This record gives sequence, C-alpha cells and structure tokens, in this order.
Amino acid sequence: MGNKLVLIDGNSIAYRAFFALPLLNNDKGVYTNAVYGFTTMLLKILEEESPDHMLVAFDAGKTTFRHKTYGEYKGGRQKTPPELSEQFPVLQDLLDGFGIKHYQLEQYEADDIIGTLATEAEKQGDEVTVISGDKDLLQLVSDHTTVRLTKKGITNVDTYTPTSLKEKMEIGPEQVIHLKALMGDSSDNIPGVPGVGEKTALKLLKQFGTLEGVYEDFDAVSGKKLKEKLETNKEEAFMSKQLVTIEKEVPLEITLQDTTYKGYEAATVKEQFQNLGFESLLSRIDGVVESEAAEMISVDVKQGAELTKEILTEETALIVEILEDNYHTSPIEAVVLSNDKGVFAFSIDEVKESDAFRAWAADADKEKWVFDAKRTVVAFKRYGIPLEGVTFDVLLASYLVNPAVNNHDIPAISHRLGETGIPSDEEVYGKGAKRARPEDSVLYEHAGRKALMLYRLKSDLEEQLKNNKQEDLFHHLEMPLAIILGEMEYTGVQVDVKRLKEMGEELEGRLKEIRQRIYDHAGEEFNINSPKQLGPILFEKLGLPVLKKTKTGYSTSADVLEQLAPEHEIISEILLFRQLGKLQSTYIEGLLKVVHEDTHKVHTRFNQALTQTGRLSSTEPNLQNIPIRLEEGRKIRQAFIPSREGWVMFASDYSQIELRVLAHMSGDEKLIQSFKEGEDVHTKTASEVFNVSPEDVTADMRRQAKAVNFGIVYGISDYGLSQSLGVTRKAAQAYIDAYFKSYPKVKEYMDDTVRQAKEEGFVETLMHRRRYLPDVNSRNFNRRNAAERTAMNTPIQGTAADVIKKAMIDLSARLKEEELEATMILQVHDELILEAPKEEVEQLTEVVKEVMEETVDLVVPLQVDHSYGDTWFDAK
DNA sequence: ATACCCACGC
DNA sequence: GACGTACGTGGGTATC
Repeated sequence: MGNKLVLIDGNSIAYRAFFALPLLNNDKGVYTNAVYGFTTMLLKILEEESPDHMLVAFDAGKTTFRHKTYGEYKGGRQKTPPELSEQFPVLQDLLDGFGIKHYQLEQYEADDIIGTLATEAEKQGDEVTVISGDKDLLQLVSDHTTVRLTKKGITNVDTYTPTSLKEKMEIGPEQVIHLKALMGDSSDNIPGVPGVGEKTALKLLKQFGTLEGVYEDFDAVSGKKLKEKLETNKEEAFMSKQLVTIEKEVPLEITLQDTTYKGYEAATVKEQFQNLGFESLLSRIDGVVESEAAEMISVDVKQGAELTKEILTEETALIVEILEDNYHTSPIEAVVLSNDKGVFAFSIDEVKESDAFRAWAADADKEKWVFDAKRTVVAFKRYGIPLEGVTFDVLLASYLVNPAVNNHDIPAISHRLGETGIPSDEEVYGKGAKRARPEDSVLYEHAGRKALMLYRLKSDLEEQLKNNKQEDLFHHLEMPLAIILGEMEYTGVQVDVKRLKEMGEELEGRLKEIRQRIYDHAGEEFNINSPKQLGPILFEKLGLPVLKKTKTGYSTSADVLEQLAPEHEIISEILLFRQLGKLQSTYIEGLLKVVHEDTHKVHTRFNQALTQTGRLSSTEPNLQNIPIRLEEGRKIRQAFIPSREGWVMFASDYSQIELRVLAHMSGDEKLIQSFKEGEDVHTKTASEVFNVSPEDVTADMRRQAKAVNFGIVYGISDYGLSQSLGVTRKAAQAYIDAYFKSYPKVKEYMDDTVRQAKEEGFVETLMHRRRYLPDVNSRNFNRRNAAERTAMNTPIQGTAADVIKKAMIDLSARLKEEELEATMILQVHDELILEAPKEEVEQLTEVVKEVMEETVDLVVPLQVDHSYGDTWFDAK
C-alpha cells in the first residue's frame, strides 16, 4: 500500500510537555500546558511528515498484563498530578477536532498498541514513524519504522533509524530490550541487574550480543564483582527483559484502516484553539484567514478634517505611526487623534502646518495619552514640534503591571482585555523584508483603530496600576523618566569617527597576522570564527583533550580554551583572535554602521519596557556594553567624545549599590555596619566567610568573596558560583552557606522573599515594581530553583534600578535649576554619563554626587564616585 | 528567517 | 536526585 503512518505515544508526550512548560492556564482557569505542548508537537509532525494514517495511543487504567509478571511494575512512581490528569480529556477532544484517531485498551500500555500497529503496517509495506519520549520504543526501529524521541523541550527530537541507532548507542534495535534487561529502568521500577548501568550494559552487549549470550558464555565475563551481580540477579534480569518487551500482538479493536487521517477542518481547530486560549498557534493552522475584516472593530476615521482647536481637546489619545523600530531615523507616516470628538487622521505635513496643533502640543495642560511616550516625543521633536502634557503611556503602564508579558502593543493589550477586533502592526504592514507602507486609507484606519483602543485601554490600565499600588511608580518615576531618556537619546553621543577608523585599520593588520599564525599551527586554512570548523581542528587534528561539549559539537568557549592554553600555542592565538575580532566586528564596524553621517553622533534607544528587573536596555547601538575590563577593548571608549569644544565627559557611578540595597532591605546589622563605616565590602565579606581578621584577608580570599557577593547580587546558583571561581559545586555551596551564617538577616530576608513569592505569586521592589514568578511553586526542581533565586535577586536589582531612575529625574531637575549646561547622555545601570563644559566640572562634582546620594533615604549611605576627561576612556 | 555559539557589559 | 542555571545586545556561521 505504501502508506505513511504516524504513531504517537500520547502519555509520554503529554508528560514531557507538562513538565517542560510552566503551568499555563487559559482564561477559564483550566490548565493547558500539556495540551499546548502536545499541540505544538502535533503541528510540527503534521508539517514534517504529512501522514495519511495517524493514531495517538494512551495508557489505560492502573494495571496491565505486566503486573501479573511483576507486581511492583511501575511501583513507587509518583501519582500523576491532577493538574495533568485533567488535561487528558481536553487533549482527546482536541484530537477529535483534528480528526486524529486516539485509542487505549484495558490491560495494555500505549507502547503495545504502537508496537502492534507498527508491525502490522510494516507487513503491508507502509512507512511508520513513532513519536515518544521513551527510549523503550527504540526496539521498534527497523528499515521501515523510524522512532523519534523528544530530547530537550518538546518539539526538539532525535530521529532513530537502524543506522543512527547503531551510531548513537552502538546497538541494534533488537538489542534494546537486552540493554534494558541489564540496566533496568527506575522510572518504571524495572530492577534489571542492580549495579549495572548503561555503560556496563553496553559493554556486555558489545561482547556477548544478548542477555542470553552473557549467561551462556559466563566465564568470559570480566570482573568478579560484576559476575556476582549477574549471578544473583539472573532471574530479575530475565524478568526485566520480559517486562520491557513490547507486545506486538495485542487484540486491538481497531484496524489500520481506522487510523486513516484526512487532514483537519481549519474552522473546527481554530475554534478549539480559541477556546483553549492558544492564540499564538492560530497562525499555524493551514487555511485560516486571520483577522477577517468582519470581526474588526469598526472605526470612523475622519481624514482631511481641518486641524483646528475644536478637535484638540483636554484629553486626547495620540498615535504617531512610524513603520520602523528606529524612530530616530524613520519618518512619521501618520498622526491620529482620538477623543470625544471622534477619530481624526493627518499626515505629518498637515500637522506641521497647523498652528492650532503646535499650540495644543506645547500646552502641558492638554493631556496626551500615548503608546510609547519616548517614541512619540522624540518623533515630534525631530519635526520641530515640542510635545508637553504626555500624561499616560499605555506601554509603560502595561509593562509595570506585568513585565513578563512580552508584547505590550495596543493590539496585544486589547486582546488580553478581551477585545479581539484589532490586528497587529505585523498583520497590517507585514514583517521583515515584506514590511511596506500600505495605501493611506489602510494605514489611517489601522492607526485610527489603535487610537480608539488606546483611549479605552487607559482606564483599564489605570485601575490595574492602582490595584498594584504602582501609581507613584508610574506617574512620578517611569513617565517623567521617559521624557528624560528621550532627551538623552535625541542629544546622542558624539563619536570620533576618525579615531575609530584608525583603530579599525590597526586591528585589521594585527588580525591578519594572527590569522596566518593560526593557519600555520593548524596546517590548513579554515574559518576561525566557526566553532563547527574550529572544533575538529583542535580536538581531532591537533588531538587536544575534549573538556566540554555543546549540543551540536565541541565547545570552544573561552573558559575551555583557557584550560587548553598550556597544551598548544595555537590556543592563545585563537583567544587573541577572538578578542580582537570581537572588537573589530561589534565595536568598530558595528558602531560605524550606526553613526549618523552628518553629525557623527550615535542615538541609542533605551528600551524602558523590556527587562524583567526594571533595568533599561540599549540598542542600535548598545551603549551599555562598551568594553572596559581589558585595556585593549577599553580604548574603544576613546572614540566617545563630548559634542562641543571645551567640554568633557563626566561619569558618576554608584559604588556597590546592590549590596547597599540589600543591607537596607534585609536590615542585617553586620552588612549595615560595613557600609556605615566605609569598609571595603569584599574584604569584609572575606574576613567573615573565611573567618580571619580583615588584615589577614589575602588577595585571593578577597577575589573569592567578591565572586560570592556578585553571586548574591545576581542570584546565581552554586553551580554558577563554582564556574566563576573554578571550584567544585560543593565548595561553592559551602561559601554560600558560610556567607549566610555570617549575615543571618540576609538569609532571613531571602527566605522571607521566597515565602512571599510562593504566597503572593510575585515579588516587589522598594517602589512597588513587580515581577510574577509562577515557577516558584513548580514541581520541576530546576524551574522552582531558578524562580526562587530570581525571587531573591529581583527586589535587589530592581530597587537599584528604581534608585538610579529616580536620581536621573532629580538630576535633570537640578541641572535646570542650577542653570548648568551639563547634559545627561547615558545610563549604564549604576552609572550616569554626562557631557559638560569644563568650567562646570567643579560644581557638577558636588551637584551630581549630592543628587545621586540623596535621591532616596536608605539605612545605609549611598556612595557615588566620579571622574571626567576628554573622552569616555579618560573618565575613569 | 532562525538556531546556535560566542562574547561584551552590569 | 532532579543536569541547568542573573539580565541584556549583537556578531558570525550554518541551516532551513
């Protein structure tokens, strides 16, 4: 017949999905994570395999025929969590909707159903694909049956054919049951031979071929201990083999004919997805036309109206439509107003020529509600229109309410609040290379719809901010900050292009030499930047030891190479090549690409609504990761200069702000005292952790203590700390324990924070910035652990972010008050960079320090250091 | 276009 | 025991 049959191990995939994904629930409060994960897998299979026959097999009931052989079969296994059990009926409904047969049979497991059907199908000459997460299924691999096992995640699979099975495990499919018989399987409580694991089992099979072979030629088994184990557990081994052998002659009530799959009805599946809340999967349904015009909310956008003060009211939603992300360079395509007079669309030319609009824009008492205040204000500023009175930013409000939401645009927020009739920008304008400006009517209508929604969304979001006690945070921190950040971006940073190009040329020469030396060592030319090519050269051709592997091959990361450096001269050359190559591509070429041609300035964009902790991020260019640690890289900073003659770069940074915040929030006396007395905090920590007096702290002890403090601040794990210190995980954990013993209130604070996260579902900063941590109650150890560390870390890092943001607002006001020309141009998490006339430096030193140190009142003092110079490099 | 590896900052 | 582990941005290569 030559059919294509796909058999899915339903329980296995559902389990995988359940544990791989956070416990999502849909708007009806029904848990859907397993169904969701299963569905993504299913869609992928349908796309890749295009089967004409398909079946999802499930396990039935508690007992199976295997329990007669072995009463303890699957004993000790955790009960299926109810959160998962309740998803099986939902999953089966969904399969019905897809028109995919599913089946279960008393006394049998899904494996047996799959084995029986696969065998039958093979006999007919069909091609079979089995999907599971269970390695037992590998015994079904044959020339006509392929088994695909999930590895990490759900949709990530390994494909096994007889050849690849041989390659990966060095055994044939018929040996799989022998392997399991020997090594057992703890998850199914299959004993195997205790003390024999995968390694030994594979070795035995390589020598003897089968379990029977081992015992027939028993004298040839090497090792007394091993022999003993095999002898005493012979019975268990043979029973195990019987248990893991898949039954291939199950008396099924269905036939292959019944598994025929004819494709699904798009409308049916779409409705199911919508009920389940799988909005993100809608686009993957074949033949679904999304966002049909009929469903969209109607909007009456008036074009060509006269832009007079009659339509410019006290409270107006204002949309500036720009197609590209970069509002510093991309033009305004439309300006749309929505208020109680209606929805009105204009071109930027119409706006520029309207005196009424200019007056309204400049009037701080006329409230403007916008999406992305910074973008809006900067865009107008570029067209010479100052905008005041921007009182509500939907983007920032949504971000504060829940930063974990990755899409804060108007269509997405509308959707979450139950309004579906508004298409996304992507749907209207296309994405990537296909993005294009549609005709005016389409563009205006889309922008109009957003303006209309914005007007409605505002009150919802205000309500949520109020519930979260975030009104202050919103109105007095993020909103004013947006305006300041806009000014900073618009001002930009002057770049010494000539200097940058010189550095580039010098680097080019050095890279060429190093490249040649590497080729000489390797004996051939290859792409040094390709780990895929570099790996075989180092670890095969040159025979260097393999210390670490990645998913796809050899790891060639810096920490690995550093360990290999004594082994071969090529290593240090590669590390240098990497270092200089990074400078060249990212910091020389990358920077030059975004320097404004006429002004020689770069205008970064600070993303104020992205990070989960409240920090800012910076793009195009990212000015928050300019090299500083290595001298070679640090020189890049020589290319950042003041924009005016006789001015300097002035940098001010908080010293240990996170640890000071921790001292404040935990109330730990020892830590507080450290800061009050101006001690070196790392030395102090070292003296505590290593239990020596401060004067006996060695440089190395201080270095280790610094890493511990770093770990506390960034919430890294014992593993992370062990990596950065190059010690064992146990030793790292011991440092952490010693730290908590020395600073008991810190420990108490951390425990309290985690407890609060578990109870309330979120943690908060000093200024009520919030982060939800659904995983703190996860049954998955890793997820839970990561979430707990996040719970401890976010209030610290987030509060530090709150503090510097407030300092920026205060400083901006203070500079105005003092009539200083100095201007903030950058923020790098705990550091503010200004440019200023030389003459102001003395006053600035005092003013900036005072403002930054006094912006909040903590139980410990904040300490600010400053520096200045002709370039950013010299401000050190 | 997307995934992966690597590397820079705090 | 759990095998993966702070937050970001960006460049390069390889693959689909």
